Amino acid sequence: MSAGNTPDVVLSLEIDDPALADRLATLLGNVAGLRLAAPGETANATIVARDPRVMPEDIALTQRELDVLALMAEGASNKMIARQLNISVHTVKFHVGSLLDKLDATGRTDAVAHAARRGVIEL
Amino acid sequence: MSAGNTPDVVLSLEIDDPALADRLATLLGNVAGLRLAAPGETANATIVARDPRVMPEDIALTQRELDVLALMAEGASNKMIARQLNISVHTVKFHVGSLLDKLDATGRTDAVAHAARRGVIEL
DNA sequence: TGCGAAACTGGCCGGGTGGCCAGTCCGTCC
DNA sequence: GGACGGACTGGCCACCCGGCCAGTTTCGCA
Repeated sequence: MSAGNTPDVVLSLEIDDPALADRLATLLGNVAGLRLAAPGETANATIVARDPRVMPEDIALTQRELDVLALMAEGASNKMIARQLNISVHTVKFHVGSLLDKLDATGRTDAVAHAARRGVIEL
Repeated sequence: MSAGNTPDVVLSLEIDDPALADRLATLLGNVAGLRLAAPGETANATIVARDPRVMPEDIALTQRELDVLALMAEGASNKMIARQLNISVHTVKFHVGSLLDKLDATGRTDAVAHAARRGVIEL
């Protein structure tokens, strides 16, 4: 480490692509004032790169479906969502059904997880 | 391999702490084969750092609770979790109950969302 | 050796969830 | 005008979920 005052900035790598990860490790290994995290060490920052093949198309959701999805992510039940949006529970179920379909999910929990993964919603 | 070879690795910064962001920008600006992303440019990788003030306390979850939580985040039902872990549905409910309790959630969807927010699990 | 924590299991039950059927409005595009 | 998709609503029903009660074993720690 450097003998001066400020300690090195510690970076960790979370890269899907092995080639890119390798290149970055090599490039960053020679930078003074900067260090890659040792296994188990907590880093100051993390370098991330999601696999581009994972999110080619963004899902086309209607405004209403986005409304329902947002409330689902808050843990709201169909009844609560219905009250919030001033619609019937049946309509909520209808939208939830399309959501499960479009997001290829098996249930509301899976739907929220998928949506968060694809960046459709922020948690 | 120099003139018409591999282009620079493009990095973008998403750092809460201005001081750290500044330091990193300075350090990385002088590295050959590496470049910071221009505004709007798509980067090969992103350097992220969450604000440490955001997550002060980590929740104490048992190993079994983490097992159940991970499968919940995959959208698995209690029955599926039970099969995966070779335990009864009753035991799964038991762990889910503690999870809802510890994560201060109203249901499994809420629990997964809370856990993801607090960094307990990755989606 | 006793005591608590963790993991595990059972029964019971009210309410929630999701899938199926059906239908009505309203706006757009051909 | 006719077709179409989006939003909305209803009934019905099997299944799931979460909360309540109860119990067991196994482990480590005082």
